[in-house]
Amino acid sequence: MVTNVLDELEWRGLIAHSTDLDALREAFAAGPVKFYVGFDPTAPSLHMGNLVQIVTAMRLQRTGHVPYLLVGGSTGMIGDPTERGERTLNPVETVHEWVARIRAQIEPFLSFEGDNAATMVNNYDWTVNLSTIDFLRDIGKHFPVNRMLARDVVRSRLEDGISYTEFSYILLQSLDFRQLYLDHDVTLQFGGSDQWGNLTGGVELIRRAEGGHAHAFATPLITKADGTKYGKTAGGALWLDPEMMSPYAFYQFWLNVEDEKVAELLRIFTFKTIDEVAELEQLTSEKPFLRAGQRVLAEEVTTLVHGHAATESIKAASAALFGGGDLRSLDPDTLGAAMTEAGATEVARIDDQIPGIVDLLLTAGLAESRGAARRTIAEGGVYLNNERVTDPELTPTTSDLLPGGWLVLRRGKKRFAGIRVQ
RNA sequence: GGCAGGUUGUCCGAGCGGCCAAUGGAAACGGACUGUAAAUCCGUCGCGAAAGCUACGCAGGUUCGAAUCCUGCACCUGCCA
Repeated sequence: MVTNVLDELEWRGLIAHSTDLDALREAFAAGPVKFYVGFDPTAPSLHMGNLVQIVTAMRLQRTGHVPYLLVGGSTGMIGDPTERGERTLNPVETVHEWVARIRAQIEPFLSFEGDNAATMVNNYDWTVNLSTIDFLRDIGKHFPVNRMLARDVVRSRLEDGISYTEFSYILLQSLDFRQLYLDHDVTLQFGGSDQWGNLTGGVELIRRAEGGHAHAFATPLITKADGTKYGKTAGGALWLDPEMMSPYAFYQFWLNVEDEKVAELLRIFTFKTIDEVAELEQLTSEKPFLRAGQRVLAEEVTTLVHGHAATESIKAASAALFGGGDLRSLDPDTLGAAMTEAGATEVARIDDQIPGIVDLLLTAGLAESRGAARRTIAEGGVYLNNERVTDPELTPTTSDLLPGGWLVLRRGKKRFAGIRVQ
């Protein structure tokens, strides 16, 4: 490795904030750096925002540095303050369950073997027996409340209220960094830009309490082209868990990314080189209709998260559904596989009759209520086997069935669902 | 503990006895244009085929009639102790 990994991180736009970059560059050049990144179990699955951290950890590990992956069994019980307001504490059993799930989710991304094997740690281990007195003497003493109050998140919460619990969160995360520094010589922590205060809290604690020198950087918040957050569309966050978001939906998300964001997302989420990204960027601006950047992005990120085989069947399914060809000409296997990817539901005939279109939309999950289904039909947004439905009383007949007994429902331009009639 | 103010649909936010399923904005959804993009324009946006039903923190009450008035409770904010 001729170039410093920090140069790559900078090129990829992964450094939104940082402590002394020159010092960090020297540290990287001097030899393997032990670094840590933490994930709090605030949900049963990680999401797109966490993926930034995972991929960044992979980049560092691939250049010889040593990852410590922390799943926050104790921080997850406290809750990082958010601008939206006080969190509801999750039951202890729930937190434990989520810790296990998230650990398992992270493991496949990193290597736990070799010279720079990754290590999984849980801050529950060193906080469970920590006494309040020790905590206040050893940790609390190093945190000036006036500085804590000045933090953006805290300031935004002073009006509406913030509990002492959430206010104290930064101490716990800083304590983690100190612990890993003491136990394992970990000298770098990174995280999302919303974590910046917590990151520097740890750096400062190490300096004040231990006289040590540590580094931190924050990755940028990923936003849509208009500056709003990703993940608020269609069903919430972009989950990595296939149970919570189907790999097909995951792939479709990346495929539909705005042109303006393709290059940025390729740099952040893929391992494409500077030349490859430049080429895709140019292709996107010259022949945007090819969606070349989006295709590579969707393929690579989906493969990373869900594997090669899943990605291949999703691509085949997408081609079948969006290819514009006649659905009847597809062979039953291809169609069946495509419908399974997009979301399939079985339905039984009643008195030898297939249920009406409104009921089918409802059972397929393409409409929230019968009224909404009717409304969407009236708006011209419902298609059966790629033909627009105009009559809400329409009842498909046997002659509408595609090979394999399928009915292909579509709502809007891109939401497909398969109905298999028994 | 006292006083004052607040709690409205996914979110923000009007309404302050009937004309309120509730103004407006955002989000979301559908259509047109295009490229499964963005922007723009148009439309929709509690449940129900309809009658009607359920909704304005919770529980009661006044009234022919309440989101709007009264009582109690819960929670939030501010001021005082």
